[in-house]
Amino acid sequence: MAREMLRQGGRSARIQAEVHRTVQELLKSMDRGAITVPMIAERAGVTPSTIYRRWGDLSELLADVAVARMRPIADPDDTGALVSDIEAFILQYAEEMSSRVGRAMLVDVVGSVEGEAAAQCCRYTYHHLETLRERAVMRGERPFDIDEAIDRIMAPIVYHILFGDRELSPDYCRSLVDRFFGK
Amino acid sequence: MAREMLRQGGRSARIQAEVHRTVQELLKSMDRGAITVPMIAERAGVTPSTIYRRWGDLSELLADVAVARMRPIADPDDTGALVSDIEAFILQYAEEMSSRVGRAMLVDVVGSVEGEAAAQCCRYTYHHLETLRERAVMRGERPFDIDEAIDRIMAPIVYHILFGDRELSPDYCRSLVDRFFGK
DNA sequence: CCCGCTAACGCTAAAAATTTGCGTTAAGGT
DNA sequence: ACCTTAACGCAAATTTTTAGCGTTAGCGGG
Repeated sequence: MAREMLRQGGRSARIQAEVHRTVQELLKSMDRGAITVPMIAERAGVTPSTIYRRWGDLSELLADVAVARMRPIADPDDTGALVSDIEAFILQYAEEMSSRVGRAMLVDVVGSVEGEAAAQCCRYTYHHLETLRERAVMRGERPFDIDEAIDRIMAPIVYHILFGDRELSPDYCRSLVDRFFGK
Repeated sequence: MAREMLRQGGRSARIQAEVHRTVQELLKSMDRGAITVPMIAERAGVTPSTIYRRWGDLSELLADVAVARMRPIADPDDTGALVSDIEAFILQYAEEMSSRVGRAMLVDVVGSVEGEAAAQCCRYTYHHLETLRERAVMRGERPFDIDEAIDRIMAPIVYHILFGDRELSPDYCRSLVDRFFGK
């Protein structure tokens, strides 16, 4: 994760945006391991030294981009009930993160030094679940424990994505949600 | 993970051993991010190109070393009962992997391309739990589902180590085990 | 609105890491 | 003992990363 900038607007912001855009572009067209800093710099129209100075190295940049991509742009869809809300969230998360680039993003995030990107990524998930819980309370549904949900639903999914030991089917994801809510 | 060698003995094996030893040595004395291939090569008494040709790059080498370090040297201690067996295993795992180098090892393992190191690491865990289950059956205890144990005990621990969002106390680890066995 | 301060950038040269070609050594089989 | 060739060492070429220095432009204060 890039450290907080003292200059937040203008050129600095434009460069950050352009570099991020370029990285995402490259991520779609080629393997993560084939991407290099000079390559990004050229396509983004900046000098490599700018990237090195700002992000430190390639993995930090990729982690930064990954976190930015994971940031929820809007509140999760309201499906009308807590269980289906969580199910929808989980299915989308699993779908997105089990892909080739999704897994690479997770790896980059947990690989960030100081774990700043990892912590941020984690907060997004936590906040998302918080929103769903608040919504449930509004509806008069019984609330749930977020830490518990992370342990029993998110953690297994992330584990199997990262270690690639099991197929991550929608049915499996649903079963995690169902069992969490006591069948 | 290094591909299986066609030459398994002699010089080739000596070099692998020496490089592994050197990496572990360095891992103890300095930060993971400060280690470089030329640095390892010099201390191990080999040329950098040997390492590049054999392991591809630094992260693959580190993943290979990490997996080798995770390989169980002996069967787990027999504490006399299934629950305490698993508890002992989990506590040791959490203790070892939540350390600075332990976390770095996990990151390297999941970061290995093709996920070969990750899969191997996973198999070690699975096999370990299998051993504990067989032992439980011998004793006449009720067996447990290994996949279930991974989802409900291992996964949360790995999640919190990698994302660094929560303190991984022995009490917390024990609570995971206890809840898995229905309190 | 203009000015001063300095964060952030571009450029370039130097340093370090990685790749590659080629000759040599030694495993493992015959 | 001999042959084949995987794996290594060495060194040159290439690429990536770092570092110095002058310039540009964001932002706050007058």
